[in-house]
Amino acid sequence: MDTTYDPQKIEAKWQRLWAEQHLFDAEAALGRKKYYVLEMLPYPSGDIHMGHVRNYSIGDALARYMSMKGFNVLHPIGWDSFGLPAENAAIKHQRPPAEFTFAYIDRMRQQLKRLGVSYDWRREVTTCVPEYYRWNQWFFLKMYERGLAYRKKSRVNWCPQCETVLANEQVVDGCCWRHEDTPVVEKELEQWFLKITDYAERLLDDMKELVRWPERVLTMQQNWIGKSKGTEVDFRIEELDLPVRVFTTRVDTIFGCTVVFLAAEHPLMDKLITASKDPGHLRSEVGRIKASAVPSKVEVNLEKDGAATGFTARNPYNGELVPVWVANFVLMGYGTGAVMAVPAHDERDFEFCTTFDLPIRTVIESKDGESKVNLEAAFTEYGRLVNSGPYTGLSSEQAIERMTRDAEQAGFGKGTVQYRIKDWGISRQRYWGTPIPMIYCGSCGVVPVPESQLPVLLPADVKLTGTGQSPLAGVPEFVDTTCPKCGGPARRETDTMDTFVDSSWYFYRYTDPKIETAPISKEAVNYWFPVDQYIGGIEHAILHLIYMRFFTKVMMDIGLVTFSEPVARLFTQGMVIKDGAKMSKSKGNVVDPTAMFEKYGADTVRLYMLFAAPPEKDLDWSDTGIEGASRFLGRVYRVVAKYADELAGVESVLGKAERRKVVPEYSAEERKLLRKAHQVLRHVTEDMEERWHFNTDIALAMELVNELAGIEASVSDGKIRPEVVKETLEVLILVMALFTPHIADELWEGLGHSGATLRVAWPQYEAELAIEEELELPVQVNGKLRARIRVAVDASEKSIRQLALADDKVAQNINGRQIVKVILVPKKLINIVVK
RNA sequence: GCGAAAGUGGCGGAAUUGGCAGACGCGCCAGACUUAGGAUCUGGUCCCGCAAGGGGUGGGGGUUCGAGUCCCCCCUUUCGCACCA
Repeated sequence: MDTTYDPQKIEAKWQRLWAEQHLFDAEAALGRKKYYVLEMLPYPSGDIHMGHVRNYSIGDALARYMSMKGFNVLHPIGWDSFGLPAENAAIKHQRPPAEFTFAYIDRMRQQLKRLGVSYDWRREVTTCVPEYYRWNQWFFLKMYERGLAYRKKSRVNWCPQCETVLANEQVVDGCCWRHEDTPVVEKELEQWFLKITDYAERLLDDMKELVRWPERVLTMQQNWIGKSKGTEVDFRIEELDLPVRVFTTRVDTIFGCTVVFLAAEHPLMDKLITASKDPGHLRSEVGRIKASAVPSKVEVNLEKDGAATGFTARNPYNGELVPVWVANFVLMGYGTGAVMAVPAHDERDFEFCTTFDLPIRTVIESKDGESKVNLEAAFTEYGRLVNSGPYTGLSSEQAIERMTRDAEQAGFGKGTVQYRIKDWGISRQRYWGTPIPMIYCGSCGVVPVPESQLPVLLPADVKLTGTGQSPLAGVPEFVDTTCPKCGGPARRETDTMDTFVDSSWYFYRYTDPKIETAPISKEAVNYWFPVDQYIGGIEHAILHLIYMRFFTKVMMDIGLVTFSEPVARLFTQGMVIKDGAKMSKSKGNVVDPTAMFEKYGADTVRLYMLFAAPPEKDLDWSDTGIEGASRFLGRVYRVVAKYADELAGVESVLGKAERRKVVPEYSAEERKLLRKAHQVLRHVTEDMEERWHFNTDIALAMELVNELAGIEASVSDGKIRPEVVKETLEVLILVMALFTPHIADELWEGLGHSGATLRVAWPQYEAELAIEEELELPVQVNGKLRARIRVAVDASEKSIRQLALADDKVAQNINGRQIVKVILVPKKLINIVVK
């Protein structure tokens, strides 16, 4: 064995051997327990970044552990390769996006191979090839058949930078998710939508299956879906005898309604303006309110504004007439675009009515009978109804139920459920995506492309402009086609699909990546699914992670899969930051992983990624920190190399039952070493099963190295048996194999083994060896630490007590006072309480 | 504004169930080896104090023999939601 650690040489050697041995190739094997480890597939931007390294180092540690535990592990990777960055680069350099994309994929694949992750590369999935995206089209057609894909003209979010439409999920704080400083504008466009709203209830309901998902993600999804139960009530515009429907979650407060608010865009508004006594004035007022209304939520805490329309509406519960106002804070996009205002019991209404001097009437008292409405605040809790005609005296809960029922019987309202989530707009006016497989025929209308004609190929050599028109519209060979129904001339849809469609089902494809007859093989999916562990960043909590759940439910409904949730367990890792900020080119704080591989080797980079912080927390990159990781691997290498020659021929006893016979009695020195080794093994085993605090696992491995370095005895002088040292080194190597596989395999070989550590069965720690024989027990007097005594692990309570009381320091602190009681926590401490 | 998570040495972090606070690493200090060291090895390193001793986990209170950990109030940071009727 070489005497110095040369990571470049070792890593190249083992990566070659692993590939030659097909070490990471996974095959479905019925009857063998499986484990599916999935990391979020990267977008091929050109180079991997530290976030990828962290993500894949975590996943690889788990995949390797599960393999060594005997599971049949599936650990795949692919490329989320459609999308805007490639198209923008293409425009800039006047080269086709495919060229960039495939070049970037090649480069990133090399970088991932350099990292040595245990992927089954035969299963690589690339979303931008027809063999993959044809199935996006197939899913789209299936959804169209079921009415889940539909076209409508609507106000959509438009990013002026991307020159395309964005889904609601892609708008963050009123700005584009890729251009955080670019406010989204609204445009009226014909768009294709997927009816995710049909699945809102199931997306909520099935969360009870997601017990191994982070609470945070579930809460975010819950808020995003935004279910609220309430009542729709028809008021009537008195002057025009027109109904205006409002939605409220608090129908119990309706006797306190003193005004009705309409959104400026409310469909009734035109009629009101026309019928108004002063149409010009009202029109300009509505215009003003519209202009001040939440344009794209860039302005937070918008000042409330409104104007009276001059009309009145009749409350169907008490027959009262209240004024109708237009108000800037009422959203047209939620509920009915009209609300009843109850200033006494709603903060917003209170604020508005106070400002505009509208009446405030209390109709709810707290349950102890006090009126809580005052000059400063509304009372918004549930309570007991007052001044509410026949409902007076009821609790809010009873009233909501009864009043809703009464409205239904009288025909002026009904109980209903509102959701915040909107249908998923998937049309993109860009080139580099999956063509939407639809055809427009002058006589037949909208006609789907027949399944047999899939894929609708994305044409090559398209002039890219990035001007907001779909580039495909300028390709006559693509656009001009014949109608599948009547055979007449027709035009193809020229928009492409949102790339989030691609990532909504890619992880199914890994289980049989080349199947040509269907998007997925049911057999393969049945064996490998669900994904046992998914690992990725929190930033996908409401985009990808909700779309993917939606897709699975649709797949279940069309009979492709038999379950409704694809991922059993989700882990969201922290970000890699530097100097307190997320690594980004614009901030100039990017650390390039490949430069680090060259300088330190992949094992060091992995080790540092796992050691610097627990995986769920943000990790602050430190240049000296990685030096430390590198130094440690050097120590590990040297401590093994030091013994390698004399131990290579020694029989290994780790994990073997006959060890007791081989070594009947260990010396104190030997016990010390084995104790530490098995304590480390116990800690790592328990940690890998649940907690995943790899930083502490590595810390323990470091302690083990310190222990090995500190042994006084040596094998050559016969004071310590070679098999004991060998066993200790083996534990060290196998633990390191999870985190730094290349050096581990090299050292494993150096110790006389052949083959990769991945094929070694994870050893069971031996509890007897891990036990301490003698403890240092802290002695407290009145809760303050005064001394430490050494006691045997099985010492009796009485003897511990005697020993503690005999201690000089303890006696001094008791100082003749009376002992009230003695608390002895076995193996922890002893506390003497005196007064 | 609402909701959640977090706050521990100079720094990253450890303390898994209420039981020795600061494991492990970085940095720093000293020493050894060395022509040399940004290699390696050894020792030290929470604060005050020469010491004995005392103090200490954002601040204040509480429960307990015992609190970083549990309870109450407050402060700060991060994240999510933010007129959703």
